[in-house]
Amino acid sequence: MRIQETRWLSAGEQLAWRSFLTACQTLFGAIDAQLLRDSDIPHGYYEILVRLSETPGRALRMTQLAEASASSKSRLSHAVARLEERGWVRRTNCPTDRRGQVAELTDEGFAALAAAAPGHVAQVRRSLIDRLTPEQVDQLREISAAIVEGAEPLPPGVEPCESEGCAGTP
Amino acid sequence: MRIQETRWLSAGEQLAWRSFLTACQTLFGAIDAQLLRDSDIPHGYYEILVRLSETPGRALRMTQLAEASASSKSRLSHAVARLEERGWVRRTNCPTDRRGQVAELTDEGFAALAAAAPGHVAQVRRSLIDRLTPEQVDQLREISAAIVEGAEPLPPGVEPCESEGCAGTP
DNA sequence: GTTAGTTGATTGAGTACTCAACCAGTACCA
DNA sequence: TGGTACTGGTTGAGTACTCAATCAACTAAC
Repeated sequence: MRIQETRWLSAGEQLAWRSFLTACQTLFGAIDAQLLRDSDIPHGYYEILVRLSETPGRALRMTQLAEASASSKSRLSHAVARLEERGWVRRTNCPTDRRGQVAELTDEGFAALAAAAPGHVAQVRRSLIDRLTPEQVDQLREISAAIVEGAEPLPPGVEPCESEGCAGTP
Repeated sequence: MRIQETRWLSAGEQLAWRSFLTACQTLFGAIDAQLLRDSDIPHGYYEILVRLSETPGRALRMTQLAEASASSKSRLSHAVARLEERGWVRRTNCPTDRRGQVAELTDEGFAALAAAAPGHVAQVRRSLIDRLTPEQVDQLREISAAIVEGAEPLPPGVEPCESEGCAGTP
């Protein structure tokens, strides 16, 4: 892997990469800060709550939840423990597999999510969506899809990332 | 700020936002993992080393370094302390301002950076650049610039983010 | 020159994440 | 039936980050 010569980045590529890096730091810094300041929810936790809220029954097996929220098992386990302390999630034994655990969003958790959502969405608009043209939003979606799955050109009928669902809209 | 109705994201906007989120997690996860696995350097530390390596004299005041690497003062202070333990950075008193500290990249630090750079660049290609068309790389640069500075359409002669410089190429 | 305010940087406590090690239960197969 | 391997999930140690508090030194005003 180190045998061949390194293909360094061109000036343009490097500029793109660095700008992207800075943009992500700026963006996620702002997103995280808003959620933490206004709702005392780290962004990672918010993601977990959203995934649960979108599931029929508002409950998911730990492993599925980990996948859905792009999280390691370990991380999810820690996170759900914290969310349980807050009373936002409840863990119960899985009826079909005695190893399994089911994480379920409580009413308090749903309420917390519903309360946090407007501010969060506003921040996503401020920091990202409203700064881009509609064309750029499309471009960003395609670029993201390419990054995630290795260059799929986004065929019309296939969802590239995940389901839709209205992110905690009450 | 909560007076007006929430402008929820449209389906397309939401898809873009979520895909972007997933893409960033995937991307930075891979970048970080490679650097840590092959060179035992967290990406944040790598950034610091790169900034220093690009500065004439390979030294910067702490505050400037914090700005350049998009880091808080506190974070930088902790990070430089760790880097100093590894012998990669040296802290000296600033001659003109006795409050100040100057962080200087040591030869060992430069060597570590030079050793890590090829693998890192290869990973950036694998995970990002080579998955995009040249047009998409340009689009990504413009989108990033818009995120960072509120919608600058990137006039030809102006660098939107930072200097060029060849990221630790020996 | 002494006070007030600001800036440069560090420190410590608290939180979230990672990795590796670890059980407990399930599945496969002899 | 009794291994062996795998899966689901948790735990604990270690690391990196955040925030708030702190200290030291510079600047400006009177």
